Amino acid sequence: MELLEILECSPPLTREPLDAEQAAGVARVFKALGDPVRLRILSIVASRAGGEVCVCDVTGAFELSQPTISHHLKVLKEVGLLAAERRASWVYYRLVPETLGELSALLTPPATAPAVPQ
Amino acid sequence: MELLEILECSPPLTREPLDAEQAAGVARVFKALGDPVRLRILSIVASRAGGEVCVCDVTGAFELSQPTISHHLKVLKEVGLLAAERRASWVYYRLVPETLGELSALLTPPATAPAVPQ
DNA sequence: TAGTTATTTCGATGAATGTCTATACGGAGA
DNA sequence: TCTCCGTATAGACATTCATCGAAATAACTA
Repeated sequence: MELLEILECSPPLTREPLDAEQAAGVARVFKALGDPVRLRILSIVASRAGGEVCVCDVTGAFELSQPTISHHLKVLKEVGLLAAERRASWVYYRLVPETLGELSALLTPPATAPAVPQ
Repeated sequence: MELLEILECSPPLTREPLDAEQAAGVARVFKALGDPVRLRILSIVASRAGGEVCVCDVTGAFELSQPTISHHLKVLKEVGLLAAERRASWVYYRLVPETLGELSALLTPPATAPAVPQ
């Protein structure tokens, strides 16, 4: 079963308890977000105006080896948060907004939650 | 710096890249969500009508040792997703909706575009 | 005060993870 | 074809993590 499907049929946490299968799938995605480097990579890709970044752009933003960055990009791709496309020698990564949206919906707080002040 | 403060001053991933400190704080919370058992625990607490669950209620829902459940509850409490209160012999956990809301906002997809521009 | 129940902390262990170096792959051009 | 450049994979290593059983703490009851 695809991860995005699992996200789509998982109710918000505040609605009803997740079953074991749903929890396992959702946890894989959150685990991918549970690393500072991956979060920064994701935010770099997600906030890029054109929607795409080259691997070399990401590598330049960290003092980590190129294979390490490649590893993190792979993790983000495997859970459906990023998609990759090769053009000539360069590989471009872009955000998959649907996955991000499903995650956001999953964490929607209960309706009784107070609004953000100001 | 409190974790909730870090969440509050971290822009949505699609707005601008996170700095190292923000990423470190946010990653701690997502890492806590990156375990299937903790996700299920959180959904049990969050979806409970009364808003509170006793530890024994949670323990009964899993085939894990009671100390293991206690450990997961502690992790969720440390990142500000749950709060605990002791009354008599029992400890009751409840959701902290503000933290959940900040996370949800952080993952808000770009413009929640209803239609894809051709 | 002792005894019972609920929960947390402690110490250990096997598995998973982030990072590195070295190497392989894939495409472009000479 | 060969070589260069950008990227991915493989293997190794140290660290972190989930889980357990045992022991400690907290609070009620007799």
